[in-house]
Amino acid sequence: MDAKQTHTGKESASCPMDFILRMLMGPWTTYILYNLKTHGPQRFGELKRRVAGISAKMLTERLRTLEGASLVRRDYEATIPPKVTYSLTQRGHELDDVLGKLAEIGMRWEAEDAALRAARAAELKAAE
Amino acid sequence: MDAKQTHTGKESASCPMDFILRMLMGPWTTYILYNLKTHGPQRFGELKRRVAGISAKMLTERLRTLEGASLVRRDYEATIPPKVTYSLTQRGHELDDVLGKLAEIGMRWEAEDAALRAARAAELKAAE
DNA sequence: TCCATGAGTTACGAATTGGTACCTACTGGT
DNA sequence: ACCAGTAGGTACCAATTCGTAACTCATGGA
Repeated sequence: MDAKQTHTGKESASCPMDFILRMLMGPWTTYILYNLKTHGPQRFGELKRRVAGISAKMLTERLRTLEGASLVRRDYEATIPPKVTYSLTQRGHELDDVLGKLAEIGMRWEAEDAALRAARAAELKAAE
Repeated sequence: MDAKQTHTGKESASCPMDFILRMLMGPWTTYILYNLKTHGPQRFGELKRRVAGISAKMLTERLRTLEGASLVRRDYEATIPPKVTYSLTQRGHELDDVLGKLAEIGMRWEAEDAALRAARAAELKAAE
């Protein structure tokens, strides 16, 4: 057994959600999935414009990875110029619920934190 | 606006789940949360032994991050030798459902893939 | 006396990552 | 003739990341 394994290795036998998280965790992945979900199937350039700031290289790489994981489908039309349309597969859509829940929790926490900060500020003001 | 921003920047205004995913995505994070969830509150060394392969440095860093995000509580007893016990906070437990769902999906996909491979193999054999 | 334990911290170093800039091929517009 | 757009691919480069090894402090045991 290789004692020296970077975290890239697949020592994940014990945790099935790890695989999915490794997938979702890519830097831009959530933006891409979010956009494909909310704006429907899109072409490369469209997606690139919407996921503001991403480089073509990253977008390509992420899309390839997502495609490899069967979360995204790539439809290539060999017209001139070529049209490449990306869309969520059924598997991609299976994540909708979970991602929705994560978004919900994220927003709730944000709101809670904001409320807490507001309460703190009010307390400070009252103490003066 | 800084055109040059690494992905570490907080350009995440548009995506509330991004924050959580960034949190969960740390290399060992899921193992840690999973262990804290299934084995209950644990001390540093215990956790380190269970999350096989993690270095003390990483574990510390991950735990600090999780603590900062209020997902994990750190109870320090200044005995000699010191006892530090980690446990999930309420927020940490709020992720149980989502993580559970992710694990479920992950396992389902794994099973589906395995079934698909088996079917392919059977087909190949039948074709001979 | 020396070692191990508990819970780390620090320094160093190699590998990965992700951005930038430049390249393709083809066509339509000016 | 030249530029822009489409969908990338490639080379290079700087920064970040993560692992390893060594150190801490205090005590109890062989």
